[in-house]
Amino acid sequence: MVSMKDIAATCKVSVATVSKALNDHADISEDTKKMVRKVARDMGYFPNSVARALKTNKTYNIGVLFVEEAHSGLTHDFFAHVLDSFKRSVEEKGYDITFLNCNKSRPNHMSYLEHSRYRALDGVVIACVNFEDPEVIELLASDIPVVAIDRECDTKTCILSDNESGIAQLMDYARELGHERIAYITGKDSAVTRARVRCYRDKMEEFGFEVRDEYIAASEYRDIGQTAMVTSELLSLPKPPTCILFPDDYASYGGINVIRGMGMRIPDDISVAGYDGISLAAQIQPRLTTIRQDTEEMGSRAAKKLINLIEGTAPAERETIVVTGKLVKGETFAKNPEL
Amino acid sequence: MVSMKDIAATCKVSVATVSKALNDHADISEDTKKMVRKVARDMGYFPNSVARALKTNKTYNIGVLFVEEAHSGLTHDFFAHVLDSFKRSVEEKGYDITFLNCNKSRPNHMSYLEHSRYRALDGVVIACVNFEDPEVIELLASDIPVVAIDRECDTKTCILSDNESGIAQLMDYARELGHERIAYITGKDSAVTRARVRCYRDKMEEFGFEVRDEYIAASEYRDIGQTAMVTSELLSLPKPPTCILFPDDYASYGGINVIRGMGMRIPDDISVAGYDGISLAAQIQPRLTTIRQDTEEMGSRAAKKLINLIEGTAPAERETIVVTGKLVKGETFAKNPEL
DNA sequence: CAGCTATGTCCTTCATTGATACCATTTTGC
DNA sequence: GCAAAATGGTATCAATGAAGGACATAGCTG
Repeated sequence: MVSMKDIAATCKVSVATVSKALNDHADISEDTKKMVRKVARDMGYFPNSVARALKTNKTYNIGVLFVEEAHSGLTHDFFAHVLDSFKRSVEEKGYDITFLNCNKSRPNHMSYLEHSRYRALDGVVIACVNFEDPEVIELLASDIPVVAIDRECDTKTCILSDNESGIAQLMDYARELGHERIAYITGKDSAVTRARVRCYRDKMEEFGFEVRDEYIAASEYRDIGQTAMVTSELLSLPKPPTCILFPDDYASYGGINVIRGMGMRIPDDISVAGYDGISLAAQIQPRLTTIRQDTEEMGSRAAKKLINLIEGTAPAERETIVVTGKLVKGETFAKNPEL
Repeated sequence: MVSMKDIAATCKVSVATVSKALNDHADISEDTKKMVRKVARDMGYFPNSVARALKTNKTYNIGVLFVEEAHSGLTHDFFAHVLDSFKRSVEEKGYDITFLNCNKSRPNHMSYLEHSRYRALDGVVIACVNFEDPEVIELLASDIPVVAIDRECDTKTCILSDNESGIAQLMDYARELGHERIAYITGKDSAVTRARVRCYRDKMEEFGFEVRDEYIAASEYRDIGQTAMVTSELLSLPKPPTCILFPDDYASYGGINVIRGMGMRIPDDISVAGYDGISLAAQIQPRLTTIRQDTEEMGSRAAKKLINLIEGTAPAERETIVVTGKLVKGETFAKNPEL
């Protein structure tokens, strides 16, 4: 590895001069800068991020907290797309991303905060974790720049998808098609879930439709089996719904399987919608009606905001950024057959 | 941040002693070690990875090269699962993973190798990249420990899924069900593709079935549209196949859509199989017959091997590790209807 | 106009970052 | 008193930043 020392020797100047020349300080002559830069290039020099970080306490490294329980991290289509977009955005600014270790069983376990300090991360992006985890709370309470994705959070900036608008779009669409008995299957209880349910209720009331508690059924996100069970309960009600909104695209297939298993046709006999807009759902027939979340936008907004916080280029106010999703009219929604 | 200096001050010993105590050197008394460790714990000390790395030239950081063109990185279900498993394995040994920047358009662009050195990565895992890329070649030729996933490679250790056995299992299964006119749709030309085609041909010959060139059709991996086109060409042959093997699960849905669009039933009129075993394919009906790649095993083998190379605990011979996939008998394969 | 200070440019020296390695030194036990 | 055990001092890793020095030019005074 060629270091500044080598460049200094070749140029017959001091190491400090090389440092200043490469960092474009004002007190180095243009001639020297040119020479140093040329030699650096010729020798294939690249700075040593480790040494620089030690001195400047800036690593140009951002931590990513994507916990993987039950397929809800990297292998979660929605978050994978958000992360992908996030990654591209921060890379443009010269940052790399490192996963925060989440192996809590190791003997010498570090908390997320300790781990962030251990690696001297400049900032952390949080997504897809349990926000009641004491370690997450500790991280949120720290002075490390943090941006949270898809979770409401009082203390730090968060990027939310617009659940109200998503559910509202689906509800409006359902009403247009004449549905009144609309069921909503929820994911696990969380701020997101509550926001969606609230919106569902508001819309039902706005439309003057009866809000029946048995039409609001609790399942789990991305749990095909659980959602299948809940769906079959819904269908065996005396007055089954004519339209079911599922917690997400994955889960909806649990419901779809059950519906078909009972000999009902989609969308002729019953309409269904997912949520998220995963790529496969747009391709498999019947194409799923869903809300496509703008993962690209969420990732890049998160990146921009986090870098702002890190570099202090903007006042570091916490902020709630809401990204709106778009209704995808697939082939699983049709007119209420009872009309 | 509490550093060794602080511990040293509290314990009234030198920094050197603290360092040795924490690293369990033999020349420190048990009493001192105990005291130092206790104080370190009480003060909430964690080592500064940056400083340690500067001195020891070991970062406990592994680079990951997952290029994202055309949804073939993080958002690629197969690789996401492999990476997830890889990540869990290396974390157990105290390593973190960092993505190698792949933004080639930046003004101050570093090659993968330069970037690896810049971050002083201990090793790199490569997957899902174009192996003809000069930067990849440069990295493979370097002295940095590298493990490649899913690509044959002469110079470095690679983890391959057993394409021969995968195709063979599908072919055997097809023959059991009485199929003779078996078509194989390939992905883009690559070592993997060629291995699969070779195996397809070998099996056809072994069975004494006629190998027709028009039954070997070229598409792209994960390209639903392209695969749909190729499938419709296959189906319009004078003697269409009774069984089609698709390049991967995603792509197979392109074919499935076309088949259904022509009014044919799966598997009654035609049998189809995917490849990879993505989670959704096991859930959507009809459940896809496919080869489930052992992503867990591939990730953990890659991790183990890379750490071996890094830590030199085993002779650092390059090695080709083959991980066998498993036939998943879904609902898209049935007896040849012509029998 | 010599000689002295003032100013500014450009560069070097030295200390520093946190941890570790090596060698030197002190303590302990016999 | 001497070996063995325990501890301390210092250089080092690659880079940065503060402080300062060398040199040239400019301005001022006697």
